[in-house]
Amino acid sequence: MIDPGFGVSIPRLYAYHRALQQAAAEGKSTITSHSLAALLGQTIAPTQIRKDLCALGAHGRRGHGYAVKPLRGHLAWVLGLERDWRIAVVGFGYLGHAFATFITARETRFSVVSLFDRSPHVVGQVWQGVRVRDVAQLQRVLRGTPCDIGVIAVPSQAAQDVAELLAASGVRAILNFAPTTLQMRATQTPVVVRNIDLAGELSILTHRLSVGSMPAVEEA
Amino acid sequence: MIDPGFGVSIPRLYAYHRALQQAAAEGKSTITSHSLAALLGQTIAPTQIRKDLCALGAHGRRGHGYAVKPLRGHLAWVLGLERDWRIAVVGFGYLGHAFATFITARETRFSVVSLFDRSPHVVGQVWQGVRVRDVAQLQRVLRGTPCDIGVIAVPSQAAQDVAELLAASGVRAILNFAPTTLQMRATQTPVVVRNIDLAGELSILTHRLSVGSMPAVEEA
DNA sequence: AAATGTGAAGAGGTTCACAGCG
DNA sequence: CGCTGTGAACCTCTTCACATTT
Repeated sequence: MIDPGFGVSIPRLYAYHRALQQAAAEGKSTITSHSLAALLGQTIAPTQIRKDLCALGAHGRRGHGYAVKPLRGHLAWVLGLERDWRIAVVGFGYLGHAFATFITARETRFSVVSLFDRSPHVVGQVWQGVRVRDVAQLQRVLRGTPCDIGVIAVPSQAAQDVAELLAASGVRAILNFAPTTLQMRATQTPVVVRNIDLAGELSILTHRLSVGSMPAVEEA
Repeated sequence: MIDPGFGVSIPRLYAYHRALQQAAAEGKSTITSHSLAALLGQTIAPTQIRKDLCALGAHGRRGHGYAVKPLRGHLAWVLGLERDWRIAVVGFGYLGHAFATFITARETRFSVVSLFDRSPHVVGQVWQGVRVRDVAQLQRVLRGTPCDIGVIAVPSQAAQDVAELLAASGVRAILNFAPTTLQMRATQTPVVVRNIDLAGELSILTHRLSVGSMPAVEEA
């Protein structure tokens, strides 16, 4: 079973995964729920960690803790990080460029295999062996070389059209940086959408600053 | 009272704010909880919206809906978006550059007033009238021209140091793009931290794709 | 009639306390 | 003795149903 079921949040599992990578890099072969919590800056209680891991079927040794390597592997499996994912980035401005560069440098299982833009100044550029194509060709190109995930890094006005184009091209998931609500009508194979709103993230901070007090740290 | 209290989530309030901007741009002067929900792609139930707004003290007219303009103003006030905020971006690689450009173009109340980098190739560059300084000078520069918010767009290894530097320089909030848990020790004036983990956002999608089914849309 | 406002029910997620192993 | 595993209490957030107002 891949789906952890209920009571387990994916962002938390990813945080564990990242912390375990760090622990492994530091040479630790075993880790307790308590020390894992410390690695996460005490944002998650040890009990919560144990509940999550237990629900995943990842068991530790009482009195000792969890074996780092198999646990990390198990989490990677649950998160879908044990296979390769093909990504198409639409909108190759600063943001698209930054995303492609960042994700390529850091995660080997994610490969950016298609780039699209509308501007004639950008179309035709080559980035790490990938040529930027015109958005008008998106559907045709993706028909030839399918992608799992589409990243929308275009201005808000264009985002909805791009989303529909991506959905029509067989993309199954969309990461949207445009500050718009994408209206996805239900299709046969549903498209999973996740939004990253940079201005929205900032407002969370400004709200906190306006209120002025409250706990010191917050997790994303 | 600025703090909405409890049961009200800030991301949701920001979503309302954005939807109301859109409604205002479309010329609507009044809006119902139901049509607001439609603008948000039905991700939030009308009842939820009413509860939230009511908790904020924003009242509508029964039988008609809410007045767009004052409601938007009220939300902006609660979110802290009615004053200007000074931002320092640390790490002026692709990501820092993209963030600065994006936020400057889109939000007038956020101004990027300081840029820092470590690389001699980048230090000295001028972006929209702002000269990129060496990170070594961060504390000195910010002493002269204080900032409210620091954005960390440096590699993971450097993130912790930068965070401490920012905290020591009077920054009250941090937006962190580095995939690391920042260990903030409690200070007199607490520093609010918010993390944006791009690889983490992708894993949420890959997890969903691995599981394979489930509802069509998800909100960030 | 058409919406809002709101107490009450419900669901979901978190913490507690402690039993169970190594 | 140390740490995991887990049912039960707890708490927060969401949804429902309906009274209320224009």
